[in-house]
Amino acid sequence: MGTETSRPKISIVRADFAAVARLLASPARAAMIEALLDGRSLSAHELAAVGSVRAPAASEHLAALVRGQLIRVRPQGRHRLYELAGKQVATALEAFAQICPTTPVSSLRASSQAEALRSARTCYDHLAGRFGVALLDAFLEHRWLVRSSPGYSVTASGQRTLRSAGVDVNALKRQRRVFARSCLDWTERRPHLGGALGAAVTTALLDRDWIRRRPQGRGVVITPAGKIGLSQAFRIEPVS
Amino acid sequence: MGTETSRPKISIVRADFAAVARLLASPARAAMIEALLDGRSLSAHELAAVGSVRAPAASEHLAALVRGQLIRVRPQGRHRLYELAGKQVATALEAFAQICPTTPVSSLRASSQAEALRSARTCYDHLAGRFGVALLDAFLEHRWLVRSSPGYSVTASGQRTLRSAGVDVNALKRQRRVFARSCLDWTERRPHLGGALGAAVTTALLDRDWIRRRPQGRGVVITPAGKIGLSQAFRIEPVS
DNA sequence: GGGACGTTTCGGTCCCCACCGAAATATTGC
DNA sequence: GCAATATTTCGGTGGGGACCGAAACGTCCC
Repeated sequence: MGTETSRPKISIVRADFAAVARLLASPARAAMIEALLDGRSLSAHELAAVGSVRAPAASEHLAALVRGQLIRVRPQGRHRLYELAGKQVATALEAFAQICPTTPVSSLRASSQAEALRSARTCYDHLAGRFGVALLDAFLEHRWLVRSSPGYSVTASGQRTLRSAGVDVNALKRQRRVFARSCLDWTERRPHLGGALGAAVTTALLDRDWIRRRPQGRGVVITPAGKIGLSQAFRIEPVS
Repeated sequence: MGTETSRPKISIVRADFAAVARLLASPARAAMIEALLDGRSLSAHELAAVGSVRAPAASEHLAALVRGQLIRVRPQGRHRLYELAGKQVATALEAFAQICPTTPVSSLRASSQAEALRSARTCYDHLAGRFGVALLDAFLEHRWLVRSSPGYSVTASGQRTLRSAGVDVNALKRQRRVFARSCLDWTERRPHLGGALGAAVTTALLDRDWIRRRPQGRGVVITPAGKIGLSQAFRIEPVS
């Protein structure tokens, strides 16, 4: 370590919190990026609606977010689809959300829409709502997961169950991200499954077409095939 | 899961990114909170200097940060000492920093000051500079730590070595925080030790008075006792 | 008590930025 | 080519907030 050989001149740097924070400080931009947190790609038109602004304002907001490396754009025909610049952005913002206050969303007048959300939806990139809670309940009840110090850890039988559903637990453990964490469900007030495992299960269920995203919003529906598959794989009866 | 008993009315909430982001969006406030990230308590007077503003502006900034629950205040005589509101704030901002660009700091004209920082300093709550890098080098060289998927994991001999230095590895593993991560050193361009272990080692060395914080800034000095202790405990020769 | 110092409140100025409408540019489908 | 739609650029307006100096309030120490 005492190697005092010729070293390039000192350059001390510091993280520029303010630059990125300024990007999130606008309600319109915050809403846009929050809508992208679960990994979807949305057009400028859709994101304008998300941010409650007109197209011109949305265009400038999106350009700023791209400049700040938080999102990237993928032109597709006359649309331009925006998505998160990388998984690290989602991870960092998920952590950031831990110190953010929560505000009630009162814009769900239609109770059928609220009910659909409450039944099953995504929370960033994992499953929430009654379905998400039920899933975690099943995992714990069958001892596929057990409480561990940061979140949960998977048992041998859990690993087999997950493998049969197309989830490679060992690959997940190699991720930097917290393996399996508890995430408090806002409608159910009980925990659902987050972290790398929560995201992987969601991806696997989407891949098998056991669940599908509703066209807009965060709602999720369970397909007829899903009802059968879920009851066989995880021994749960999906909620109505 | 099918327990459809009488449930209170639905309340859907969402994280308000914008509210907290607005607090970090001002360069003055960002600098202030960054200065508090390593756990120190600083007075309003000192934080005004950190943020390069006069006392009135600093006072308003600090009031806003307190209102936003990012910091808390502890009156002490005619001073008011400000500190982070909790460890979760430090953890969340450490993650947030991962997606922030880094800007060079050119205000270190006095090369002796720059040299001191380059020698040993804290990076948030763990050790950096030549000393921090040397520490990680020693841990890897003696195989007390080995590369693992998220960061590093400790070996049996490493655990013994750390215990003799006053660090309880098992207690650290129970923390939610990433156990031991690699953090790129800005002056050395090589990794030093971050995460829960990095913080715990720093605390242990401060407790034994092997290192001391310089009165201002992030610099750290190694005490005479530290030179002896460090060479015995970790088999490293501290940098000049 | 009185001076010194740390901190906050108040009043006022200035600038940045978020927004819009109108118009320009790009792409699709007929 | 032409109409329709998606997106961006431009010019201009308005509001919020970041800052300062002056002054008020609190605390310490002689």
